[in-house]
Amino acid sequence: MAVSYNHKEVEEKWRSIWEKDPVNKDDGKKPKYYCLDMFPYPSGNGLHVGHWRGYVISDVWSRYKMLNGYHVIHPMGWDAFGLPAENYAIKNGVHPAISTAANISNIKRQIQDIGAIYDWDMEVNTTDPEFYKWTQWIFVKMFKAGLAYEKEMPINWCPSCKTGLANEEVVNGHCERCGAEVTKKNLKQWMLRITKYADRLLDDLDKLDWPEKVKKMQTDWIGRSYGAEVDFKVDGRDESITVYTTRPDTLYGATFMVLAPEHPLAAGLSTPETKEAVDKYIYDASVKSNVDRLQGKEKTGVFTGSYAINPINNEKIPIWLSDYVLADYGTGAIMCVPAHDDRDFEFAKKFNIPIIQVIAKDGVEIVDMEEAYTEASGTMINSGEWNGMESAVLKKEAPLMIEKRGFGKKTVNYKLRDWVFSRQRYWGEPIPIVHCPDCGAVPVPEEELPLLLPEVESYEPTGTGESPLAAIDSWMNTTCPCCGKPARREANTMPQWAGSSWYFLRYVDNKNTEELVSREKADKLLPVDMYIGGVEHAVLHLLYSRFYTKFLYDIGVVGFDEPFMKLFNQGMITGKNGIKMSKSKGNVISPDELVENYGCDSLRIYELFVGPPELDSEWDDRGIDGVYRFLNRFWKMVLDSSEKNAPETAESVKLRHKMIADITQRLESFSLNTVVSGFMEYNNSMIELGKKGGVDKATLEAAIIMLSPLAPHIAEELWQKLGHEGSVFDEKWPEYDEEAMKDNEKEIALQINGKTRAVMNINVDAPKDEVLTQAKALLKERIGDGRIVKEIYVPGKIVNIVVK
RNA sequence: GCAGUUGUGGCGGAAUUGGCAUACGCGCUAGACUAAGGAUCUAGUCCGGGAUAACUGGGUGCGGGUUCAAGUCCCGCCAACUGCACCA
Repeated sequence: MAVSYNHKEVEEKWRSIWEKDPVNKDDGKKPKYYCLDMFPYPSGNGLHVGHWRGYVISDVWSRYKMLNGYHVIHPMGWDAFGLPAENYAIKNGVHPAISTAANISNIKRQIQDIGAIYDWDMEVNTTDPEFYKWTQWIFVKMFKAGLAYEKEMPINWCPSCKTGLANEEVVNGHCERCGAEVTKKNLKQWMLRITKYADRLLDDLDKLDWPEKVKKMQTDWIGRSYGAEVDFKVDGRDESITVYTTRPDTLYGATFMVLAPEHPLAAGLSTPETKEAVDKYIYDASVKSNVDRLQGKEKTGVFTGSYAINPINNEKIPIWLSDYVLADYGTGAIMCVPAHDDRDFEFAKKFNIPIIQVIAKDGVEIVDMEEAYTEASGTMINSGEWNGMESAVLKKEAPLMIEKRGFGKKTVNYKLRDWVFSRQRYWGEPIPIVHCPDCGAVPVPEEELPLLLPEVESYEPTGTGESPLAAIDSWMNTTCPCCGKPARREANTMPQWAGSSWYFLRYVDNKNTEELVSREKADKLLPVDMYIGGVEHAVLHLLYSRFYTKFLYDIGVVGFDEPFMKLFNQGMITGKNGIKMSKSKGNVISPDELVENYGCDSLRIYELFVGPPELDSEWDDRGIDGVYRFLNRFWKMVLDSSEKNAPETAESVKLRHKMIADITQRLESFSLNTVVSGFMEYNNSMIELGKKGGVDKATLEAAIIMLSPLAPHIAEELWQKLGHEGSVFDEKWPEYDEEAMKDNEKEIALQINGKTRAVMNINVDAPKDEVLTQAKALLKERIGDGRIVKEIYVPGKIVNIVVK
């Protein structure tokens, strides 16, 4: 009888063997496969079982690819700039570099517990000056390319984090990180011109094998729309207002115009009679927070007293102000067609503004409109020379018609805004810019990078919009790289996204002091073939990385313009009742104890077994007993059969081929939870076979090789126990033969009127008549004197007799 | 409000193209081994009726439909989760 399985002994043994002799070797001949994890922020809380899941999935996939003959690139690193370390520093006076280093060493130990094939020679750390030198270098290159620019404007400001935020970091008016309500603050900011890449970022999504959900989120975020800008003259003045519309076909139906309260012309449009009301409305809007403004269900507004001239028909239409028009989208002003837009309709109803229908469905004009007709299908009416046209056709043609007539032009609009790139915090990459009174903003010369983050006495953000760096005169005062005169450094730092936007490029050449990455290595080892991580970065990190990659492609650093060919979002592991694991909820489950009690292999398999990898799963510790038992039974089965030296039998060969086919298919389709259940089923079958005499060696070997990506330690140990010298990971993924797995006998169901009444063994090649005759004989009593209306036989599957 | 995802036993979840619903595992019940069992092994476990059986009725969120046959396809709802949310 085999000795039982001691997970500790086995895992420690192989861990130390792999350390000396890693299993993932590059012989220079194999094709590469780059399987990347979203690198972690080294938090002081350590990892929980949810973090493990993604890393297990990526390791299983990496090892599977390895067994299929690939040289797998599977690196790990640290996204280590960011607020928690800085907040910890503020509270405890410990330099973020010190607490970060401590956290990294703890998390690294936890990650090593996973037993993954990470190549630690490739490790990167975004806070390492040798790394952020290149983060700064990219910024300088962007500056030189005109993609980084300074602008003073009201930006999103988190009063709790005391820093400005990018649009992507504001979720429903709240800070993505801390949840505080975001306010506006007027600040001079560094911006990245991501909007210049809007079309490419949108169009290139087609190239990517990504979840549709993420593609859609990016598509919506970029928010491209086609339409026209139309100029309306202000009646009696020498001014005109340009509006943006996607529905220039409805121009004849424009009965009023609305400007955002922040529109530069807004205040000036008031008349002596309306001035007071207009000023008050503008003031009220300015003090409303984003959240309040979005929550206003009923539309508000004020008439300015001025009129505009609709250029298509010279009608005078009133100009209103309302906060339902956004200042920073389009031109901040709209023409309003209440008959064909819900919001305009609501507004017109409330303020008794005329409604003119210009599109008629089936040519019928509605007498008393009760709601706007928003579809672009129907015939034009009340539209002068456009009458009778199809609105769908006109919608496409109108922009050019307007352009030809000289009162507007065809345009494209985006929701995407430029990226607010300055942070008023300490623990980030200093923006490598010097402000010279004469030369303006001058980049730090590339050969002087990295520009080191200096020591400070206080990490506390000032809250005034300056970073703590601004207080360090010795660092701030410098000379202009251009003219040599005294100058001041830029005090702001970069957002945490800066380093994570390109880190995956650095792994493959992390010791290069001359280049971000050598073009040779980039061409050979990049881009990423499979990227695995949570869905929370759908429009943040994943959008920024694509932007950076496209820029680096444009300046010739890399030869590809999309970083991640395939993306997989693993579901979240939650605590009981689907509650997100968090320290404050006290429902965090650490992997450490489970590894101790059940072993790494058991936890790895359980992480897969909890549910479909793409869906969220509730964690229940108890289930891990099941996989632990499975591994023990597998262990015993292999050793028992191996002792018996069982010969191949028809049954065991068939089982082998079926098992290989089944497991391979499930792995290929990324159905990792059913890979595990499949192993359990085949293991049960093998145990049954074992009772009859044993499982042949080739079948055992196939099972061990296939189990090795999931449970690498136990697989290596069993592989060795079967008498092999080398590592199981030097083997090839087993192949199957369709012929060898064919059953010639099969049990099929016999149904009467679709209900199963009996089962019967048939020869799969038996002719239909024979099967039906047999089936009817078996069902004779049940059919009785019923009349048989129809007889169905689906070969090898089912017999159904329809009886009346 | 719009879009997407999900809904199957006490629980986590299986179910290529429509073809025996509930595989696999947890939990539970009974038994074996044992000084002991939170170890291991064996048997059972969708719900109801039937004495344990044979047998029988129902059953995949709800209501319809297509089909010899529906968890799966079609139409209409409901609920939960996620994303977007006055983007003109």
